[in-house]
Amino acid sequence: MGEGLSERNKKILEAIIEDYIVTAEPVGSRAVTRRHGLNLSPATVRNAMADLEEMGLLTSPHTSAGRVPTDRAYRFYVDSLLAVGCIDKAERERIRKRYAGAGRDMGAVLHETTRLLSSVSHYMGIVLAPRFSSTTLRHMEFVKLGGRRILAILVADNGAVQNRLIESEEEFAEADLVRMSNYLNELLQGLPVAQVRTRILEEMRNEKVLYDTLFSRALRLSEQTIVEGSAQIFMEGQTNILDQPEFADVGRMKDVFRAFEEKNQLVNLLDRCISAQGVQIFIGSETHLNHMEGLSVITSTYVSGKNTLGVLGVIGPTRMGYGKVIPIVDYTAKLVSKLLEDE
Amino acid sequence: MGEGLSERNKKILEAIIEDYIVTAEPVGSRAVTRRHGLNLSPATVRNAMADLEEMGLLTSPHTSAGRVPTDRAYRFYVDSLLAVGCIDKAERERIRKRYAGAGRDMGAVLHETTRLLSSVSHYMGIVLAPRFSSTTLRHMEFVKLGGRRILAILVADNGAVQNRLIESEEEFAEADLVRMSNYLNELLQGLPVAQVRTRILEEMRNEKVLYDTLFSRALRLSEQTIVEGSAQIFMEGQTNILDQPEFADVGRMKDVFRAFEEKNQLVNLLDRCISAQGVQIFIGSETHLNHMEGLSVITSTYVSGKNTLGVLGVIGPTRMGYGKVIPIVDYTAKLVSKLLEDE
DNA sequence: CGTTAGCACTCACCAACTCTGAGTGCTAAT
DNA sequence: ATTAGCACTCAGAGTTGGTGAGTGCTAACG
Repeated sequence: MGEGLSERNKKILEAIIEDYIVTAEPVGSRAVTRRHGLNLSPATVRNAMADLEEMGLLTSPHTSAGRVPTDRAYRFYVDSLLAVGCIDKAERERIRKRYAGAGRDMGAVLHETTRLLSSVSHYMGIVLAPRFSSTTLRHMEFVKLGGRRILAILVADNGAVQNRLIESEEEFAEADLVRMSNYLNELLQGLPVAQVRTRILEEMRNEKVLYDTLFSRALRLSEQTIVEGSAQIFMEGQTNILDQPEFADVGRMKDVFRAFEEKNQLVNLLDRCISAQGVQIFIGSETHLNHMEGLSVITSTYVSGKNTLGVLGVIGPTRMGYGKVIPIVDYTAKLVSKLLEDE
Repeated sequence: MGEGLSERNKKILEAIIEDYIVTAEPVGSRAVTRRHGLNLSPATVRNAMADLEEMGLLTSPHTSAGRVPTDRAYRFYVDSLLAVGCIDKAERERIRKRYAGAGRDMGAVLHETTRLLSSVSHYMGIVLAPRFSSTTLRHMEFVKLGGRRILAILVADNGAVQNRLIESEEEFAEADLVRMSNYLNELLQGLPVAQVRTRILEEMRNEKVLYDTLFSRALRLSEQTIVEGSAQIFMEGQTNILDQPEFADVGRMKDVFRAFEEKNQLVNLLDRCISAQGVQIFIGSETHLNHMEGLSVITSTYVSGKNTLGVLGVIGPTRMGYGKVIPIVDYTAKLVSKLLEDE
């Protein structure tokens, strides 16, 4: 796409996009000639703009307004035109400092990360916490709450904790629960959580277990414990988006509100990102999400060693300072990875 | 307040408020005579309205519009005029059914509760989860994550779990951690969390402990564990509020957005409710919160046995169907109390 | 042939204006 | 004490005209 563009037309498109990014207003032919070094007359630019419109890269909101970049234009811009800036040193320092009060647990780190992403990018920060199933199991424990209510606690290597309340059919003595915990820890510790369930089923066929009813009960209990919890998502800085001029109208604003209220949607999107490594960009309609017109998402995965833990990123208007935000997201992701890994 | 009101003026005020609640538009003298049974001419009503305005119970947005109730009017209405309806049976059934998939953990119950409050009231549901410190301690455990990183896990009687990552100065063997857990459980189990810290300090002065350095380490570790985590809040149905006509303008809408983004504020408000038993109502400015003009909050505490756990409620426009919402909040609170208690 | 100057045309936006209807406050009659 | 009547106010909707930014087209130019 966009191969049919002459060098000059590319320059013009770039100029228009960058102008629009800062002004948020349709840019006309004269503005292009004025603000940018290309020695062209407005008329020439107009011709070029007509071409670009034909190719689906520009639209005009009405006859006598300037042109506005389409989603496709942004895509082309991001892919071919944009020289992704390096994040400058002062900024980098500023980000690093935010994590100064180190040693806190993962939840706190991630929460701080959203705030950071939001305040540094001036858009909205978003973080998808690691799914429990993407970790390795460190510890498993049953705590008796009273009667037949048992609280099962799972701890992952990275410090993530998942707990689940189980209403068991029979009442267990506390000592039995301890024995069961020990047995299961022996069996399951160090296993990737994703494999725990199959390991349990495997063990259930073990003849030794069949004779010891406590063990088999333990296995049944543990099986109930391992269920995929709903993913946790953090977001911060929604008002940053409302302050963008393109949302200064009731209808658009409601849409944004709705988009953010439906967290499942966002989770889905971020979940899709988890498979690919590194920075990903979704421009406007590319998100395939409702109520997301005019919004773009920039994400990156954060990892621990080889396996990716989760996704973080920034949501902003399509008219976003990609050149600035991309390195921010990238750097933050790398920083978070390091933070969660070598602690 | 409002003692100076004649019986007739009360009726008129009531009519105006109830009219405004359904129409969301300033109500004029004729509307009052038409819709309500009082046999009065518009002129008479006008006189009465002038009186009510003088008393600070009504205002007119401009000369030739009808009157709108003030916060004080709503307050008077709620205190003296409103006959709080009983929640009807079908509704009650509908609510109960939402909890059908029982036996899930507290987080799930509370989350479902916000959704329920939102969808039944058609406003926004809000739930403040129990502070950990308002429970009694059931279990305490240290899990070694690797190196000097230790995950401390606290379990409360009601199934709430709090965990905290600790970077200890020295490395512990797993067996030692188990011994420490056992010792601390012996010491602290069954204590109200609020008293745990003092109990720890007490024990630190115990001569026996001084000799056993493992115990004293355990105490130091446990002391780091007991810190007040930030309160957790659930909310759902924000869009319900945006759909109210009084927020159909960019400025007001941004305000609402801001109000909801500053969760600390809301936590503060709900925290204030926790000391009083039962239903509480904050009308508009009574919340003493920023960006809350035009919004009211109805809350109730939910309890387990004698001690109150948390707060739940509904946020809606000041122009809210109090008569309907109050019993909903009340009933839901009682239901949640029962649900969390006798499981 | 690509580029440019010139020109007629379009159309959102703004401000001023008018008209209408709902609603008020006051006064005088009941 | 209540009400009918009346003059007055004012937001909101609709109308109008002017302005300016911007376009597309055509013809001239290097």
